[in-house]
Amino acid sequence: MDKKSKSLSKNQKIILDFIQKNKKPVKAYSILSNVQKKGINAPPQVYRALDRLIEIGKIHRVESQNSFVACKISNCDTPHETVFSICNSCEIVSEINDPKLFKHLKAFKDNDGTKFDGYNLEFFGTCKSCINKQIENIQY
Amino acid sequence: MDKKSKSLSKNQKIILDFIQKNKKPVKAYSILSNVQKKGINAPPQVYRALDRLIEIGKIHRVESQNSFVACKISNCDTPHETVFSICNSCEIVSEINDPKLFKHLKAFKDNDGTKFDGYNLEFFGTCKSCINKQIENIQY
DNA sequence: AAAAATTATGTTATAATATAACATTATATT
DNA sequence: AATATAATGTTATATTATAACATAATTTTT
Repeated sequence: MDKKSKSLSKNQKIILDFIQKNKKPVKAYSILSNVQKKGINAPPQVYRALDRLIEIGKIHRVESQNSFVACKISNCDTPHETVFSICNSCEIVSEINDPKLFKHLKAFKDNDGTKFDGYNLEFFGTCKSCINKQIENIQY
Repeated sequence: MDKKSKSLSKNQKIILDFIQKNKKPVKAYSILSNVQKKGINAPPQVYRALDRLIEIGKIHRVESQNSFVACKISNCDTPHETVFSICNSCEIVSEINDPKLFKHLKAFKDNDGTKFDGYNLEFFGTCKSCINKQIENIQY
């Protein structure tokens, strides 16, 4: 039985559940304050669960935001090969599922011929919704 | 005159100079302790200079490490389009200069047709030197 | 050159993010 | 049942980053 199919512990379930309920990525201390009523009291309990959930691919860390988001790719088996688009304005994050791009990145070798065992790619821009809001707010 | 050609301020010079002297990325508080003899006393002075140096493309932030590294691409005019390879073992970072990959990433559009104005890509693996060390250390 | 605007500096305090270390309990494996 | 592994609970502390304010230097405009 591999790590993915092992059942989650109590704290891991509570924290995964909270992350999955949120459309936007959540911060560790926001998780903490939201699960305190479930008996999780201190940062290490949160960070441990986060580490484990990342390891098994249930969530990802959004590096540029220090935040955590549920994996949107069903049966994801590549937790360390991630691509996100991030809106500079509302900070919403979408996981990008583009097999062609994945293939291209997976095949990448550097000058030395070093092959990599993972990557994280974050695209930055302004999402449609925020562009529309900007247009609405132009004053004539 | 654009931002790039503006001359740097005193603190910006001191901090850029220190970052450029280091092969590996450096952390903000390591910068601070190393430039205190030059009269830089407090974190905000470091972070302000870092922000500015990033903005003008002289340095980049390595997101997965909370560290800062000098830009290795001469006359870089795309400070928000960065690709790095990072050794999981020694944490050395190399900036990747691969026009074909850049072109591919620059051209990327998501499902909604959103075009992005920047990206950061970090590849993870084990560098040649660390692989060699591992081989040397195998005990028979 | 004087006035105004912008950019950078210096400083103190504090916020936000993350881990070390240790004792204990629960769960899986042999 | 014994052992090993993984998870928990807890306190304290380390690390990373920013807010807020006063001042000084530099650039731009008049």
